[in-house]
Amino acid sequence: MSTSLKLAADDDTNPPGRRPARLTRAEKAEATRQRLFDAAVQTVGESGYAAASIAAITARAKVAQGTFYNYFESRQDLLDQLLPSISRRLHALVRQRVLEAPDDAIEREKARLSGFFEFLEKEPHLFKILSEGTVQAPRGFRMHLEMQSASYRRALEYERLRGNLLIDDPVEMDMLTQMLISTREYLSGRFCFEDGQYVRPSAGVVETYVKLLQGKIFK
Amino acid sequence: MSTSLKLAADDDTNPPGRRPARLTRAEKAEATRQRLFDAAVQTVGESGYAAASIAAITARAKVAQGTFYNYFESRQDLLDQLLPSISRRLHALVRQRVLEAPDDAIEREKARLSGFFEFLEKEPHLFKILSEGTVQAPRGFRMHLEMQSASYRRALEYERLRGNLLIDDPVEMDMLTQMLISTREYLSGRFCFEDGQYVRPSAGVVETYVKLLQGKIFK
Amino acid sequence: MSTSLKLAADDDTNPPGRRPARLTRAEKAEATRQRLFDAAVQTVGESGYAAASIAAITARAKVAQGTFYNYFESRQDLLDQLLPSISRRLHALVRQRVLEAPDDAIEREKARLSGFFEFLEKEPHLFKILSEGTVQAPRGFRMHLEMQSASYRRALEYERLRGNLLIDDPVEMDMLTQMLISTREYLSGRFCFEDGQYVRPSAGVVETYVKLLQGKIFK
Amino acid sequence: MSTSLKLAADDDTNPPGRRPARLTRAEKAEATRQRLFDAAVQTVGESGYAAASIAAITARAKVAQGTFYNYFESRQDLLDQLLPSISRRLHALVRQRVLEAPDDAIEREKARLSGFFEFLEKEPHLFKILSEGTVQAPRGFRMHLEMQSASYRRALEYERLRGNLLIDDPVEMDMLTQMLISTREYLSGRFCFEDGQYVRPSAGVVETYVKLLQGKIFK
DNA sequence: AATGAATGAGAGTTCATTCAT
DNA sequence: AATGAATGAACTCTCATTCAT
Repeated sequence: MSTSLKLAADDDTNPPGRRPARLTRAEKAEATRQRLFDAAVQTVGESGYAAASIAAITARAKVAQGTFYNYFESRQDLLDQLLPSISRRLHALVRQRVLEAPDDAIEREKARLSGFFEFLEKEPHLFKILSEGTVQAPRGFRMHLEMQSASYRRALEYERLRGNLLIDDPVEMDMLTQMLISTREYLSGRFCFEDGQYVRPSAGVVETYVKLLQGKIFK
Repeated sequence: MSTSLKLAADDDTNPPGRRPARLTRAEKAEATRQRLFDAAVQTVGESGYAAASIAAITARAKVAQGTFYNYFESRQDLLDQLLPSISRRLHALVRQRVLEAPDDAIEREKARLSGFFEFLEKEPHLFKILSEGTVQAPRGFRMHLEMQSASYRRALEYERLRGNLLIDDPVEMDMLTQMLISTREYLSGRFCFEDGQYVRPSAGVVETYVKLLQGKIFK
Repeated sequence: MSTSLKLAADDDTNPPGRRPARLTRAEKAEATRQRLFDAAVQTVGESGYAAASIAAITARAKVAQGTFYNYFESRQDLLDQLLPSISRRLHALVRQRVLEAPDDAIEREKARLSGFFEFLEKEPHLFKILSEGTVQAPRGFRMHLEMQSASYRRALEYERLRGNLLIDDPVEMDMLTQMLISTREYLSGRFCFEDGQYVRPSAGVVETYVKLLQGKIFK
Repeated sequence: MSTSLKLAADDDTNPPGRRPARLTRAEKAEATRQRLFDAAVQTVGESGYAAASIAAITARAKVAQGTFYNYFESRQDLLDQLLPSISRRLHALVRQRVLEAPDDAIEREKARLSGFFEFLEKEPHLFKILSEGTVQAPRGFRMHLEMQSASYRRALEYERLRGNLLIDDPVEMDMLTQMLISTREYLSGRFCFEDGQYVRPSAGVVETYVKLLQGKIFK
């Protein structure tokens, strides 16, 4: 009986000193859950939500169809957990890259964009899961959006407090957040994929992005 | 029968002086086609592509299920016609607003964004049809993207030739096009809808958009 | 209003001295009927009965679907006319070849088999129309069988009266008729077609057939 | 799930000493599969392939329509299994009758024909399943043909090796095989059924068949 | 005589979910 | 906890036939 939309644990930190051969009942259960989860990620990432039928997921996870419902309330329940789970990993990576960046607002913004690209390279599933998510996993998509917005908004707030922005109004801050997020996503869709295969975008993409931010476009 | 992806005629201009009660066979057929098309627009707009089953569409259009296939090759054929049809109307409106705008690059860009908002007010269906389109009507979505990109790109080219842009490189022009389109779309998703209902966005949205373009945000 | 199973006229003898440009109403009608009939023969012969939908037939005949029902009571009505029509042409050819054969029972029997093969070469449609006919056009198939049996039976009767057969009993005559017809048909299916294409069977086929008839097989 | 064209098990041998009321899951499944298979045989045998819709079959087997697809890949998959399954039972019976026959080539050939008639009496479905099979279950029909031809051919080879045939050439052997099979089938169609009901053919049929084989017909 | 739009029943198939084992 | 057979509603699509024009 999983609570709906409880996020799948994606840290695999194991208590040390455990005998690897013997799994407790709870551990075995968790492993099964994770297999189902991963099977869903793979399937959606490769072939889209429509292909992620219970039959396909359970076959991939090598469990019976009925087993699925020991771990997820419904197909939708699982699908809606996909994005939030990925979202957190994405957030962690971008945060890392921002911390490593030179102490400069523009550099940090560049890190946010290229961090996103980097994540996409490691997990190209994200894009498909994301792009169909609006429709196929609306709850999960909304959660992802909220997490991402909150996180990006916090980042911009940080810049504002340090005097790196020319705007001040909360509504304007909101808008800027949306703009940057949307731009980042569209840029990735446009420049990171060719025929469904990930390709590393040219450095020029990030540079032009910066130009836009710096007002070096419209006179 | 129907050529795939042939766009539905959306002009209803009637030859004047005709008795409205008597319709020729061709006119009746066209009316039926239009009823099916409109039923699909309504249904997708209100409840998404998934809800737009043949049964739902034909019931709404008050024709038998089989009739559908006198006008469209398949369900997908119709769904893929939705976006291009709307796209053309959107383009026409925005073009009109741009022509009416004061002769100034920024004013024209403002007209493009607010024209988009205005269209959304009249046809709030667009947003849902658009946002699910990537997945549910890929051919139509691609056509829409191409039409929209070409049109926006032409507009920016116009500005460039008149010396209103600071960039020159074709690739940068392409990127700018994508950025503005994507931003416009995401902004509308964020500021034009609340609980699925259209709400007129505050004037501040357009103003902040302009600020972003003018580089009045990042120091 | 065609009477069911009325055979399509397949003689095209035209009264001489007719102005070719002006067709009487009846002639035009007959031409339309023939176009429909031919379209059906072609379609069934090429792609089987299942492919011979009213839509396919009328499209091929270049008339509207509704027109079909001015000439045939139903789809089945037409399909059931196909075999008898072909059957008569087949009978005419075989009869001709038998008349031309040397005056000898075995020679005439050889003529019946090779005449069948010859017809198949000119109208390979026959085989498909025939082989599916049992199921798809049972009435027409039965008529064809009866015509063919009667005709073959008459031929054998002719041989019997001239003292060329060793049997006498009517039931045995019936059985012999069935055996020869069935053998002829199976032989054609086995030796006249390869991958759906007609191939002229080797002379050995007819020779072995004769051997069988002459009791040169079982000791 | 089900491998295509896997033959349905038609032995019902049960491990003895099992309580009949308690069926294991696997046994229940096999029973369901058999019910579906039998329902198809009945339906096709009585009313032809066209009548054997999924709805009809599942209704007769008293299972839900979806259950069908737990056991067969498609409707066609099942239909193509019908003939091979029957074919094997037919082959077994004929083989038995041939073994019981007096040691004489003609007697064995008589056993082949009358064994066929006997089978038809027990399973009159065969004829309809067979006669429509060419069109409606081509794969199954081909398999049946191959099994039957191989078996008959082997029987004739046996006779040839024992010096009971006057022919020697492999091609002639092939032709003879085809002729005997086809004759047997057509004879059964002509003499075993009246108005769709099985009737035992008179002994004269077999006798005349023998006469034909012995060349006691054409002078 | 010809048209072709409309009909609607019925086809095969998929699939999330349930539940007895 | 795991199984997997059973369910049945819902889906898209086809097609012979009708009938107003």
